[in-house]
Amino acid sequence: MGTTIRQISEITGYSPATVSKALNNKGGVNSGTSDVIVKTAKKMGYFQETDDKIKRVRLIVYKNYGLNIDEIQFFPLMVDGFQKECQRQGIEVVVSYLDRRAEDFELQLQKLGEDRNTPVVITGTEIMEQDLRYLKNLQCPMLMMDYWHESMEFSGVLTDNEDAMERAVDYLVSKGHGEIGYLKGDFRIMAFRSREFGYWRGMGKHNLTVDRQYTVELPVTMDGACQNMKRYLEAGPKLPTAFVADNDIIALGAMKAMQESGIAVPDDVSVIGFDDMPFSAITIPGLTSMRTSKETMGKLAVKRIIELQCEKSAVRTKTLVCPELVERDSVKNINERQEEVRWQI
Amino acid sequence: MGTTIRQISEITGYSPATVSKALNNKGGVNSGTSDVIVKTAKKMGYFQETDDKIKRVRLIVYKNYGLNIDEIQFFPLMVDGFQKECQRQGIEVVVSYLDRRAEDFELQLQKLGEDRNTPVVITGTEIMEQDLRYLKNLQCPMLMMDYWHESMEFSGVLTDNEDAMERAVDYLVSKGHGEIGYLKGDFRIMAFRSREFGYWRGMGKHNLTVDRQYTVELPVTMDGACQNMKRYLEAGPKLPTAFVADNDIIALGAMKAMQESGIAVPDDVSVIGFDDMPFSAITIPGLTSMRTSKETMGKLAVKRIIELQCEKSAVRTKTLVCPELVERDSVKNINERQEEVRWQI
DNA sequence: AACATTTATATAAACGTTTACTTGGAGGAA
DNA sequence: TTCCTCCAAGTAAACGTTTATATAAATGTT
Repeated sequence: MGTTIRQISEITGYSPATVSKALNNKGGVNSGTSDVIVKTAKKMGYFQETDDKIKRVRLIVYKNYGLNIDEIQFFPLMVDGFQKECQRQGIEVVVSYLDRRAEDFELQLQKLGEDRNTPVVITGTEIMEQDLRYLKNLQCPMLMMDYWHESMEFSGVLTDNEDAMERAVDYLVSKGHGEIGYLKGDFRIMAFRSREFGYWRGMGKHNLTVDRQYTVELPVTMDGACQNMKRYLEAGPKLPTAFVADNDIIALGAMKAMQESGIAVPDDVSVIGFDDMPFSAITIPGLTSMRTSKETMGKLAVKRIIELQCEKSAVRTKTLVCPELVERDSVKNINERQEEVRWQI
Repeated sequence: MGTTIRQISEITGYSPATVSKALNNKGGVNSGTSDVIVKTAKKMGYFQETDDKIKRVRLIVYKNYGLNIDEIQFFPLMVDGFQKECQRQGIEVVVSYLDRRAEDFELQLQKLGEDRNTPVVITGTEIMEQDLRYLKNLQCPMLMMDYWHESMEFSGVLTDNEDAMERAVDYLVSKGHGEIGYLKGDFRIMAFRSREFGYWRGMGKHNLTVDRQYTVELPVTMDGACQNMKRYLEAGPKLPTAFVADNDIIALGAMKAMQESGIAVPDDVSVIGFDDMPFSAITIPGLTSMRTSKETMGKLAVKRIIELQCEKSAVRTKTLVCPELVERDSVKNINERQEEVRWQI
């Protein structure tokens, strides 16, 4: 049954050594020769058998602007789910960092995708669109995490940012809010853009206008967001009754700024964050936020990549994990006033 | 030069297959036979050459009580430094989780340490003392991270908890504090114990008494610490002018409790945390804390494990990374009063 | 043009590992 | 005892990979 390198060698007329190198994308083989060998190997069903059982998966952590706090909380939880599922399936996990800023970035990437038998899962939170073309050239099966672009040719597992943000708006509306602002990260990663779409969609659904003066652009660090928000508040602008934010960092930075400027949260302005970072539970007030199960994402990534490898389906799939709202104290129910009035009567 | 399996085979009289299996701890070889083969191989210098160049390192994440917030912030930063250094040296990183609660825990561990040529670095923040004996049996070189016990037979890279805590006390004393309490985690991981020793040492150095009523035992979650601290405060106990805490989580939980109980930080009581978690920068007031460079620890782990492999020294070494104090707003300078008086005159 | 050097390509041979199989002795059952 | 089964121990042979080497073409130098 099992097609061997020697059989391919006999048919193509090249030595086993050459065949081996060709099939594993090692150097020292003419590209024409390599093509012939690979084609023959495919025809003979060499890959079908070896591929069926995955032994290792490579987790590529794509880095661009260095570790940010966002990653810090995303990474270990995701890896946790990822690893657990791999263990269950008897798969070994190899973790590789890939630094966009390295000068041999392209070469590194190519090396990582050399081995046809170890599929690659890449965390793309920080990925740049123009890098997608490099990813295309990888020899191995691929799965993208936490990023999506229509031009991609591979499947992905990601957070349903748009829907979640829409639901955040829904929630605020249900609490009586009509003027809802947007705390917008000044660095537009893909996830933020989706969240913005969700914000728009949510506003549109409830026939609310997206008032541009309620959109505040802030840095994605807590200190930065706090400082910029303070500057913004100094001018004494008209404020909405509530803000949704691109993430918890921005939300908390802004919240601190408001508090220090004498604006009470949630009494004057309500805030909803995104990501449900661990410390959003202990701030004063506790920050209401959207939580995605990172463990689930990691687990799903493994399942999807196995499907991909086994079924060899060319159909792209997008697996969306839906965040859930975590209610805390940073949103005020404006409807309450009416109830209070009733009590007084 | 290079000793080969076949040479060992000829000398021992066993087939190359048997030799291979014996040297890699695979099954199907009599233990007596295995001993002879390994001994001969050692004599012939088989290991010296193959071992010289490490190709992969296994990072074992030892888990016991599941992911806690402590790990969440430790893990990715450490892995970052670890990975970077490995990349620089052309070493591949394989990450394996090891769940203490799994019923085949022992078997799993043994499997991970089977390959003589991939040294193992194990993160031991949560490790249990009785598990050390299993680790002893591993066939490969080993390095322990973030944990130390005198009975261990391998080297380690860890935080200098004791010294750091002593310096925290020094700092408080320099700010005029004489009554210093201790916010003590109710789950005593090794690191906490070291920190406690450091606290004692620091107090002793300055001829201060460790007043037991100033030691408050709190859960290691933020909510838990907050609630217990509140309960403690309800009794209206005598309070010190400052607390050092086992970590930031406990410090922040306690801080929140004090604030909600009408005790101002730092005006009434000062607080120093440990670990410098990212969000300690944005709390009100910002939490003064001890920061260890996790990246450095990861990097050092790689360097040490390479040294270990190459030099084959049997001498244990302990590499301590010294935390530094990050000054924020949670500590009040009591000496200031005198200066103010001077100004008034 | 003549020679030397470098580079790209291919392979023979040797490597360590794995699989399928042989062997011999232990342990029961009749 | 005889027969059968089972299992641990060991190996032959085949596997894919790697290394050192051969060869021819391309390039540089005189």
